Amino acid sequence: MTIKKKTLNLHELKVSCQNCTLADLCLPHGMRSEEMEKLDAIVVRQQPIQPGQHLYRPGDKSHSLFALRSGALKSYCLTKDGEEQVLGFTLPGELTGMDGLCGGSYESASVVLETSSICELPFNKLEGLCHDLPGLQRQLLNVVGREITSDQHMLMLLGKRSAEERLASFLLSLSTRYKQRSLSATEFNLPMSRQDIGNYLGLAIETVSRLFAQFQEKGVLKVNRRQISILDMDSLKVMVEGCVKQTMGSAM
Amino acid sequence: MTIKKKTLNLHELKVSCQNCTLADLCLPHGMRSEEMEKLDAIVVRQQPIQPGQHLYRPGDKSHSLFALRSGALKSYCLTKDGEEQVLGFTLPGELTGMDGLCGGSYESASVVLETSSICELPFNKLEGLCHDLPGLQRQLLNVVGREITSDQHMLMLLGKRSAEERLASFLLSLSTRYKQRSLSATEFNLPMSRQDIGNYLGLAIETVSRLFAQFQEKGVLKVNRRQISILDMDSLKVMVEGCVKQTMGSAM
DNA sequence: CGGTTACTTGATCGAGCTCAATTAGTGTGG
DNA sequence: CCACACTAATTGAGCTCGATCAAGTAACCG
Repeated sequence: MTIKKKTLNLHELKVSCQNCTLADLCLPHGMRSEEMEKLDAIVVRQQPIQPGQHLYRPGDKSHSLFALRSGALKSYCLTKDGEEQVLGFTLPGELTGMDGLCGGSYESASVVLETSSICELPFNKLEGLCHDLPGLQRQLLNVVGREITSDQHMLMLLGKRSAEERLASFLLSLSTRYKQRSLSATEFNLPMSRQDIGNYLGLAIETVSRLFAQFQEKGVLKVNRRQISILDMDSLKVMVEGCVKQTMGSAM
Repeated sequence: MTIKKKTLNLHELKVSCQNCTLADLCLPHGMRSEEMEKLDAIVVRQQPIQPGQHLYRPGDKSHSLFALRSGALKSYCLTKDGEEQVLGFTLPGELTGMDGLCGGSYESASVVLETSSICELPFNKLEGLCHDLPGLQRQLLNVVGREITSDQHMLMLLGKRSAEERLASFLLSLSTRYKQRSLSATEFNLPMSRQDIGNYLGLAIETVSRLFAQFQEKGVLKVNRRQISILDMDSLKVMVEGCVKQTMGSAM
């Protein structure tokens, strides 16, 4: 990564944007070192957060975007009859909280699935900084645009695709995103339950389970609870044939 | 094409942001008059565009957002197997083209359904102007955030809701949006075909047709081809029970 | 251990898709 | 003005995919 300049500051060394290994996935992507420093100055870093904790809930006053450094998040909203609708998952290097950009409050909730380290980016400071750094402004719009594109892919998936295609697409998306953060594209642990996957993909939990079994029978996957090995990537790609251009962005 | 301001130009007077009746739906919402003037200066206004014409297609280099002054637009993308997936509809006062904010090219297409008047907002000029007008920057993020929120409502709809709920929700959304632009909330013409509605809602065209018939039998609607009268708004609202907070935003 | 939660597997059922035929608009040209 | 073609929309009949209901199994944890 970029080498930091200025005076050494040992205990901050590992949590600055400049040397964050995820910088090229996150907002600082394409920013110059001195720009990153300024961004760095407005980022609020908290202690790691435990599973089950919420970053925000629907109706909370919205004040920040959140960048995930490690762990995994789930976005969801509630229907009036109390059902949960999963909207997406956030992996390291991705941002969440964009639905708070409109209307002053969040419409969705964000909950921690695996112990997570978060960088908080307050809207007001971000706005001010965009004023000084055209690169940041462009990058912010870029990230937000990616979110929109990603949501549109999901609309396509839910509107047109069979259960098999949905799960294949989901797995490919995870694979791609893990690869981007320099993890294995073929071996990974699902941070979410079958329940969450089904809810997200518009399928019953039983259907998800049956599909995993079916994929395994075909030799496409090796599945053990949440441990996934993709044995035949090409088969997966054939299944999503013409559906998902694998850019599925920030909060998938 | 481009309208110059500067010296008075009487016949252009009526197409400035300052006196556009849609200003409070569109980007200028909440902007001061002198701010609007600056925005006005970067807006490209074209001749009305005819049905079937495209504003952009997938893969086109993206350079602008588009604000709709009158008419109606459809956003869609194509699957590799050539199928069309409708992503949303744009009504007057709403913006389209936000998926072009990421990656330098559009991922979707925008096609004119009814003869339309368009205001084009070039990204580069918009960016520059955001630098000068914090209000515009906030409003731009606001509009983009609304788009994300709106997409998330659709994800909920497609993931969880029955055919009946989907169509009811769709009609309520149209009603709300027509009302916002000071048109009748109960009597309007659908700018899109049954095909488009079905595609958008993830339903077969026959299902849409049957539902219209069913709604009519129940006395909820009066339907004549594309002419809709909502007779019993409350029934529609009961059908979507707990699903759609009626904020369905820019490109629905 | 016993209890709880997460997941799997089996059997049945129904909402909505598909296929097919019909009807109603919308031109177009003689 | 009417005949013809063409498209959009409606209506009917049967079938399928995935939901639902139900039971069983495996991991986790006090």
